[in-house]
Amino acid sequence: MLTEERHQLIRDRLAADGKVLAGELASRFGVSEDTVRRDLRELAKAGQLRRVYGGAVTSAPFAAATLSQRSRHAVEEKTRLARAAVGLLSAGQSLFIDGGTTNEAIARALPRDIQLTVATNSLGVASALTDLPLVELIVLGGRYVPDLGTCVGSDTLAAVAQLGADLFFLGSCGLDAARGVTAFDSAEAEVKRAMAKNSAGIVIAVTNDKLATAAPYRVAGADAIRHLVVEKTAPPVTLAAFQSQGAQVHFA
Amino acid sequence: MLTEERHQLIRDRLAADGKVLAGELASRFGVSEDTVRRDLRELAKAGQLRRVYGGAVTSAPFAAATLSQRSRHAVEEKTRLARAAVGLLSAGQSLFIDGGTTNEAIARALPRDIQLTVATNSLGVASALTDLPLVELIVLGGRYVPDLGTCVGSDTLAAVAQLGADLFFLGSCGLDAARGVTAFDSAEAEVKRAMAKNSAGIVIAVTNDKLATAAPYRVAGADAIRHLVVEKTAPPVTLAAFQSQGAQVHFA
DNA sequence: CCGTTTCTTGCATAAACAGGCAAAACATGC
DNA sequence: GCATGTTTTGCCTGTTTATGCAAGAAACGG
Repeated sequence: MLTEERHQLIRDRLAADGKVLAGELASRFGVSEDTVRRDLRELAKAGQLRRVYGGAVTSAPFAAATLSQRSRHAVEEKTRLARAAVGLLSAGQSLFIDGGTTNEAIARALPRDIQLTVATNSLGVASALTDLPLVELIVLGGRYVPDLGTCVGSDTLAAVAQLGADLFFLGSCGLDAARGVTAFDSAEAEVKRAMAKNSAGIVIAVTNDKLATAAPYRVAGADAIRHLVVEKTAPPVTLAAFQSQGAQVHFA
Repeated sequence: MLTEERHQLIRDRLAADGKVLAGELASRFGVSEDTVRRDLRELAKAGQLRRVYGGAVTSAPFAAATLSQRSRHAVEEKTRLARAAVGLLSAGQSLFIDGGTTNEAIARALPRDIQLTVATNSLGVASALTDLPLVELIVLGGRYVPDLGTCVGSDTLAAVAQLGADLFFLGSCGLDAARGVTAFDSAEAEVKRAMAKNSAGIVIAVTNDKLATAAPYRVAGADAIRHLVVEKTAPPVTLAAFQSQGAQVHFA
């Protein structure tokens, strides 16, 4: 049994069950618990899972936290990212903006005098845009998921399908040069895919803690990213991997 | 059973029920009550719940700051109306709620422990409902009209057409026994008509200043009103006209 | 007021953990 | 083939963590 083989099986099992037990994996793989622990440590270091006493759980840095707690996290960083992301816009453009606290920060950072057409499935983004006089706002309805703060489901997909946008501000849950953009939720990923399909370019603004992490559901490949907005302290190695796939990197 | 797993289950249960009991959790998890108490203590320290004697409850619901500046007008009256209107509900019902400050007040007045399915095209109503754990929220998307705070247009109509409700909380612009319910905007009236068509009963809560007034666009006849919630000071003559057409009148 | 329940604290135990070490497997260069 | 270096793995050692139990404190309900 190869080390890499075990790693893959651990990832699979984690995606399926949401958790793994060190002892159980050891007997299943026929190796010592020490080896399994080493595996788990490495995968945790790569951000592919979260290590807990007795095993590991899915690497949802914030999946456990509620929306209100998430928005408190790294407020200044997200505001800086938001200002940089807004700089990518020009008047008259049409945008998709999906959920996530970073995207809400972007919505709040928009200047009052810019003319845009924005379609969003995030109530937070929508609320932030209601005050802007020159923004034509299209709300993408559907089943509302409190944990995400967004609408998902077939209604949302149908609404997205009728629209097109110049840019898609993708609220990324996980971002990895090899695995691309990934999401924690199947329905959420579906909506993101639909938005990506109907937009000319994808913009992703992320804090460092989301770089080089991945979630179960794939949204798009890294080569689909046109603009990547990151913190100044983002590891250059990681960024280079995205740049080589065509992404323009912007520092906040 | 991992510690983290228990924590997640506690969070889930808290989101669903709003409270948890230490003893119940202990037997459910198959651990001692001490362990559960330790779990609760940790989660409380992380701000994810509020510890109370015997168990825990959801942490202080954060204030929903929304776009209700104009709703300063007659706040007390609308809150009273809202409380009376909420009394008409029973668990398990499905509702349409459209826009207007009175309907937002009704949404805010809903108790945390009621199970409902609510479809709304008002961002204010939707925001107020996002915190309620037992409410399944369906957002009716479409073109957002800042002046109304609601979504209208063909997308909205299409979404409404796919749904049905027991009650429709109609935010009325004008209400007159002879001319029925009327609205100021054509697109708005269209959505209201669609909601009225797909619901079993219409509920209207109005302040006195809207009684016996009318706007250009007709939504429904006065005979379509099942429940009319009004202030105690509403003129009896006007109310009698509605009652004679089948409306039940409720005083706030 | 008192009895009951619930809570905290301290302690003991067993499990899980990280780090060091050496043997085995593997690759590399001569 | 042989020597050398690297990687992987299991085992050992001391440390940390989770848990249950017991005893005292605090909160609740009459």
